[in-house]
Amino acid sequence: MTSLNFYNTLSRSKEPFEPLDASHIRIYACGPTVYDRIHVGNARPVVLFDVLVRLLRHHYDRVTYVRNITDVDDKINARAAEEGVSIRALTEGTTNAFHEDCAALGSARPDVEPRATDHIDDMITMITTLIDKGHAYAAEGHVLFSVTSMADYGQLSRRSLDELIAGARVDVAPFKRDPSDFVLWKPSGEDQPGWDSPWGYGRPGWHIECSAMSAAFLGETFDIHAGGLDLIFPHHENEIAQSRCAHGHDIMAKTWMHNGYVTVDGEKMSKSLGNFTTVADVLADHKGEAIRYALLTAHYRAPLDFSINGVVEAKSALDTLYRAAEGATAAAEPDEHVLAALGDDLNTPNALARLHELARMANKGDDAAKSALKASAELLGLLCEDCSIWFKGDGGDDAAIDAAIAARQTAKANKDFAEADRIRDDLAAEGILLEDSPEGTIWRRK
RNA sequence: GGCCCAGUGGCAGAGUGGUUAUGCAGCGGCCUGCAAAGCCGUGUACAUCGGUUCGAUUCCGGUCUGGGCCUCCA
Repeated sequence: MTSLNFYNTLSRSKEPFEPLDASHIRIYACGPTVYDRIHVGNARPVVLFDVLVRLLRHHYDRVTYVRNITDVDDKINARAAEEGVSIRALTEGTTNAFHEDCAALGSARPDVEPRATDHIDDMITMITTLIDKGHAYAAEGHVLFSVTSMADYGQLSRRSLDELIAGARVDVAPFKRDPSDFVLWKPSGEDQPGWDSPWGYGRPGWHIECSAMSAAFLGETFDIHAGGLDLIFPHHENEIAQSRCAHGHDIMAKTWMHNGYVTVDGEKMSKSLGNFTTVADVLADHKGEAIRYALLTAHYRAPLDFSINGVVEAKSALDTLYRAAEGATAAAEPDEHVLAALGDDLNTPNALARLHELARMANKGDDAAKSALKASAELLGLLCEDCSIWFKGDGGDDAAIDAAIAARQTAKANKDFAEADRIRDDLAAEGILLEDSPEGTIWRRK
């Protein structure tokens, strides 16, 4: 079996993947806060970790993939108030939109997709445990995690408390014992979402939901925790603190994987900078699979500069692969080079390069390569559409096109090439491209 | 201020101590009525300055440039 090696942010090095329990692989990824449609930067981890899960499923019989939905957050409250809609309506509508975007990107739903508001009890239980163990304290309606109670706090982001204080750019709440202590629970006003708790009516802090839900579905320790680079600090650092201190283990997740940013002209795509493009915006003019391909062209830890031109190029590359794989039956096993590339810290650019090598072989008549191409592409979540649908689209009345092609055939038979070319040019003007072959003329949409 | 990452051919983007990445675009050829698709061929690319080495784009150090985290963020 091809070995798997992944870069672990905890050790800052590539490590062989050794499951805690090979009979059940457990992976958690941080999901969206549902107050707005996702942008291309948000789509990157959705696609990447979908490939990771596909790879893990290839290697192991049982894989459980959990990705949460954060539906309690102050940004949600603000957006709901701004739009004059209920919080419930906002979060449910945004969640549905998220699912649509994921489907368009060819990313399968995770096995479990818990919503934070369904696990408030778990969070309260965990917070109580942290207080009982001396890792947290209540103050003025808040509950705070005490970072100084944890000897090795900061191991993921490799920051010492001194460094954090030196770089602090925020005002420190007066009730904090240490400036780096972070909120587990905070009080809610009458007009804010809240739940009754031992510390009064309130709502959870940001980090506790992932600690509570990962434990609920994957156990106190699990194999892989994934997310974007920007979650390393403070989110993941604090998840680790909460989970390890509550459960008393040396680790929370064994391997921490973080994807690099999607950039725009070199700068991080982000909501706050305003330089983002939503997935829905791109989907208006481009295929979701082309976005997916574009997101896989760079190594997941490297920055990926997004441009529409990149999506257009991805479409061209996919056209080539679809043509080469047309009519193929997927081989039982993906190509070994593709498996090796993905097993080497999810090297999707190398995997795609191999796909193109297989396509070239297939075009030269190598049916084994053709079958391998199909099977390997599916491991990446590519070439999943029917070739005819990819090129022609589904639905619509194609009779006029067929009639035009027939008329052109007649013209060609009569050696009336001027008329034949006129028909072809007219179709091209409508985005219909013709290809003559010994088996007849086929068409596709540009 | 502290910590961290990156700089590859027209563009995108892997990788390697000495030999073809791959894709998109371009050019030449085959094929074609002409195209398209496909196939074949084609590009003296590795920011810069030193060092180590028989040999460095690949290792080490300096410089320049760009970016990130330290606050919400995938």
